[in-house]
Amino acid sequence: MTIDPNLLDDLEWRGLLAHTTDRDALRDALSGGSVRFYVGFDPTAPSLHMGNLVQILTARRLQLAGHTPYALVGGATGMIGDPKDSGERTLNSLDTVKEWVANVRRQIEPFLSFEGENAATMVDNYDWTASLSTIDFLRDIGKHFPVNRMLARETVRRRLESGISYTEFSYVLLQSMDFLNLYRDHGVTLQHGGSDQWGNITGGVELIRRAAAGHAHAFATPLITKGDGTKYGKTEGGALWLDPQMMSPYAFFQFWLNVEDSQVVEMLKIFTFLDRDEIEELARQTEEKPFLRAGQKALAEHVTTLVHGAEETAQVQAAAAALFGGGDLGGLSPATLGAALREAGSTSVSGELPSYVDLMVETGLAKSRGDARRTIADGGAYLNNQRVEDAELVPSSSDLVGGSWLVLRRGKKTFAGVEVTPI
RNA sequence: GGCAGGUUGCCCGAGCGGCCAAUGGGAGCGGACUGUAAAUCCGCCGGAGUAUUCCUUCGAAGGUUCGAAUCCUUCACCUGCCA
Repeated sequence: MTIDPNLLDDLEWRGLLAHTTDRDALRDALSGGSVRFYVGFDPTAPSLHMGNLVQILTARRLQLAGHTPYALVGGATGMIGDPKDSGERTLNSLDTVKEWVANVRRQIEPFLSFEGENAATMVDNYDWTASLSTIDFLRDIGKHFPVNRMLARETVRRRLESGISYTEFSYVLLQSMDFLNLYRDHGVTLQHGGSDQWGNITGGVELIRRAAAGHAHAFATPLITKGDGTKYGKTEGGALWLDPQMMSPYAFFQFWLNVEDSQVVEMLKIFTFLDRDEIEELARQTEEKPFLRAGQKALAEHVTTLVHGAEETAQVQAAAAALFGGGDLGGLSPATLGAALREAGSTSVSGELPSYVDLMVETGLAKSRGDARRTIADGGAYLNNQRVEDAELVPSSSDLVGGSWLVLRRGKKTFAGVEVTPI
């Protein structure tokens, strides 16, 4: 396996290095041979999301450059929960965590190679944490953590006002112990993660120094924020999930396609494997002809392909092209229309057609009948690309497009299909 | 254990016996303008209803009152101070 000597420069150019330990030492290590590195994922939800994707892709970049990944799932740390600003977490049951651990593993696996000289390894910190006795933990690990230093950590400090349990306060010890264990048992000398994890990451570097007199490296990627600095990932309905059950590939694709101009280059660097020349060309096009949205299109295509595969991406693109193609839905073939609407989200009804208001609720376009009625009053409801003026509208069979479809739309870009089947 | 303060809609945060479905901000949704972009402006933003209206909400359960998010009691949780 050859080692890519430009890895660190590439990461830097992509804006992936928000923090690093000694940069020169890190550079030396990365050019000296295949470095064993690790990145951890806590099962705090049924699926991984955009923030995790940054780490997965970063790990992949490192592996492609010749280094050896250890992907850690937090079967143990997921039982505890790291402190977050919004307050104390609710503990999840062991069964829930186990289920989520399995999901996490499944979602990470496609992104790394588990074969060859620098094959990836999957580890679970439950394996070395569950059986650890309290006394050993306090003597061997706790002794290396001065509480005054722990209190000074940013995440903890922000929580001192609102309160923080001993459980979450102790989280950093567990994550640090992970690094120490991987260092001892597997020769892992590098950890990366999101910048919100920096405190936990450096905790591990320090522990390795104190407890094993070893030298380890680390870097953190920046938090992805919107143009106005607010947190990303919280789109309508919650985070940007990788699980197609939780977020359809269509919605996933649309998210990337709708990235604002000021963010698109940054996103291309972080979320695609396009090289520098290609991204700079897209940046130029975005600058000169923003209305063509070349950057967004490339971004959506590449990221959706990475996560959901080329075949799904092609279908989703075709769906978007059909729905956004123009006003005349009647010109589409029934097969194309049906496929597009199934991607965008659809329900089916048989027999007598419900009112438009009920259909909006049923397809999820509106939260309640009142919401649906309001949307119509606001002028944001469409049937087959025709604005709906009458809140009492009941579609008839003459409204069917492509033989059996009603195309509902809320606002400019939220579509839903209703497939009407005969009784 | 004692004392003080707190728990309000998705989030933050007013309200402190009737004028409260509850000020304001943020988020979200829709419209106008555009490029399925940003910014800006306008409207909406508990549920049902065309609607005068009705129903369910202000930590939980009781109570006082013609009437409570607002007063009282008990409980739970949180914060601070003192032990």
